[in-house]
Amino acid sequence: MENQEKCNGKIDVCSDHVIHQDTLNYIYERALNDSTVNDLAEFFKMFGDPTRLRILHALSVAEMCVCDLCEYLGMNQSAVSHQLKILRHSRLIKYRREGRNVYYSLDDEHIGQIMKVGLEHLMENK
Amino acid sequence: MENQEKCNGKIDVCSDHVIHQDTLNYIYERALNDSTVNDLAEFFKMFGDPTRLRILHALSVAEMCVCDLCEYLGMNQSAVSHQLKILRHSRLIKYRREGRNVYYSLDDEHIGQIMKVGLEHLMENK
DNA sequence: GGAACATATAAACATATTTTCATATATAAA
DNA sequence: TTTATATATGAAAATATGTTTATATGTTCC
Repeated sequence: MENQEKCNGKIDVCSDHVIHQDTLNYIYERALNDSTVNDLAEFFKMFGDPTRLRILHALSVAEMCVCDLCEYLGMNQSAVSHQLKILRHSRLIKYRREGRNVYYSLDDEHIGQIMKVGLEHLMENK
Repeated sequence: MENQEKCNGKIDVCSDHVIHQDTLNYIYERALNDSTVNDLAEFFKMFGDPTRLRILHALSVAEMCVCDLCEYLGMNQSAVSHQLKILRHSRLIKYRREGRNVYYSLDDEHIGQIMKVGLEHLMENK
């Protein structure tokens, strides 16, 4: 094999880029598969929008009906319902109807934990 | 005050929506402030894209140079550098130059923890 | 049944994000 | 100093996301 021993003394077999084949092999062995990566990204995406994050945080404090949430968020009902729908589809929240009102609450024990670790990160980085 | 005692027997003071004022007060007292919410959302947003998530996961396994990452991700160098820039600005990764290569690694101890909790969530929900 | 209220949703709109393309910068080697 | 290599970046293109507007659905009260 030609093209060996470049890139700071490590092995290289790539066509036009210098790479560390040993490191790559190591990473490939430990890589998450595509569907896991996509699902995980979708999960974290839920926490990546201020509106949804405020909803999740509020629901971690108490069960709330939609109009409570609209008032709390200062947003119109449609926008809130849209975000609730997204969170519902991600199975992060659940709901129950009581008369005309629909009450939302968390449906996942990891939500509090995730937000906690995130907040710890913020604290430690000023 | 008029408009009291509606909405399932709970107190209500809102102009045109029925709300639970007691719940709202409780939530308001515990609410995160705006800048915290925004910072936290920005932090989680980093984990909410498959490309960035794969980068973060790979770097949690080993330090890597940019061309390693391009090969691993199967993406062109520019796209990878753009994501690295975003992760750098969020202070999640750091880099060191060694000759022509730039080596990236994680710059935050919470990253592994966050991904771990996320993966636990996936496992427990099939 | 009809009116009023709470919530949901489709479609349009506005904005943000990611990737690509072209090019710039930095370092090393010749 | 010229050339090659590795990485970075601005701008455009492609795509995704969030909010608004208008309307539909489900429930209660009369």
